[in-house]
Amino acid sequence: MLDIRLIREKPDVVREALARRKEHAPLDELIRADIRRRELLTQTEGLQAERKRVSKQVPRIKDQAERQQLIEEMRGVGDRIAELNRELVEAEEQVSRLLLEMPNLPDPQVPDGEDDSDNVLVRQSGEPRELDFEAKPHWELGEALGIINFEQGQRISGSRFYVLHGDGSRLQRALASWMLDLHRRQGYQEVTVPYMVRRETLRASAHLPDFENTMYELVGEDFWLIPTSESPLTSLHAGEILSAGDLPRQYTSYSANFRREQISAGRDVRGIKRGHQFDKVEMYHFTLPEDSEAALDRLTAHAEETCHLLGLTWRTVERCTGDLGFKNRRGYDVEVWSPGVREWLEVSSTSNVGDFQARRAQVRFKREAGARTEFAHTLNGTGLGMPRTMIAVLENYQQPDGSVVIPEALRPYMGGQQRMESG
RNA sequence: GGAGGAGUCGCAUAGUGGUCUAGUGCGGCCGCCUGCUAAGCGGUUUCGGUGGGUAACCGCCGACGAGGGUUCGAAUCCCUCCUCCUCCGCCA
Repeated sequence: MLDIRLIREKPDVVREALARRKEHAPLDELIRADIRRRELLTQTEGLQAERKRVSKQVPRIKDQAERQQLIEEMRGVGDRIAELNRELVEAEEQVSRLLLEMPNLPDPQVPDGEDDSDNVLVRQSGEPRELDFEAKPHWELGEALGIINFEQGQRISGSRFYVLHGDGSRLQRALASWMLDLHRRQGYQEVTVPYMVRRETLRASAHLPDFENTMYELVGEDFWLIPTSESPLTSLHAGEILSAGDLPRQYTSYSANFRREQISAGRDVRGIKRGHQFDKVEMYHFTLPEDSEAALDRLTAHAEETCHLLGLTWRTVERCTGDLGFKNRRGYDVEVWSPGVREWLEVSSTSNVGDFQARRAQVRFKREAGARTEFAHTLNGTGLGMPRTMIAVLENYQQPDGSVVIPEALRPYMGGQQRMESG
């Protein structure tokens, strides 16, 4: 959420920043609604002050007629207040609705662009690796090894579901455990969060109202399945006023995630790249406002390190204004090369959200006792999504005989096992 | 799912229609006193909105779990919801 005062006082600055995005932003409508709201507020408060003052005198007045007279008058004032208040509530609802629809302002350093083809390469760890035999895609490897069963997934839940068996299931568990331990060493606190959250939690993380049709809502109750643990992590400190010493806070969380992915029918249909349910390790930071820029670099480095330690070829692109995303100020995508599908797979997306989510979730802090409250900054980054990391591991570590060597980092998490073989 | 109880300032509590401008204790902060510490003394202490001011700050309005209602006037009365506690039922 943007600061309404900034919009009120510097509308042109806001307008210019928003123009760099492709997002719809009801700026003028919001400014008009804000003016109307404040006019109604001034009138209402004036009458409330009068009623308060007079009502306090009522019990002191002994003359019955005079007392009755005042009560009558205040009844009229009360009616008028109620009337104005109805209009005021309406205006307030309009302001907050429009405010929730306003996307975040991009950081001035973010490159301009239309879509992901305009993203800017900032780092790369080597060239895409070619195998000296014909690389198989992961769906062939997975089926031959008996570790990914697509037919069973479809039987149980329909298209875009699969079942992991044996070493496949263990590999995913090893990846998650290894990543969580790595992030713990990088200063994160591990948390396990609810997968079902209330509407308010999704509003706080800015997944609502704009991404409503990409999420699953449970019938008859105010529960939604999380599209990412970023949402519950945002609300970990919702409504709290922290002290400056509490920041920064770094959390990491392993969770399942649920997405409708309805737009992408026909795209990425083969394999496990894009499903309605997938696991992922998430990293999340709460920082002081002046520290969030450096935290984004650190967070991105943590994602890169994860790829690096798995022995994968990776690169990092900075997202342009057109690919930045509704709630973000600035962000990067970390991608790994996978020779079977022959593409760069986005395994992590890191973002500095600034105070955008903190305003919605009311995550505040004080620099010292008695100081003003300020909004914290939040950042989020994928500590790598499981399916895409699995794809990259299977396809990069495959052998001519169809077996897959287990990356060294993961072996301690698989009982020392070095290789996955069929049978 | 059913029955009962609770929710007031950071914590603990007082407050059952106007004297609440929400009191008191603890804690925190500032100062005084004091070999040091502790104790003692004095002061201070929430959040939001809005208007004024360069600012420090000041005025007004709102907030006693949330939202409605009754009333000239609500922490206090009524309704709905949320959370927690106790018990019963059901359940992995």
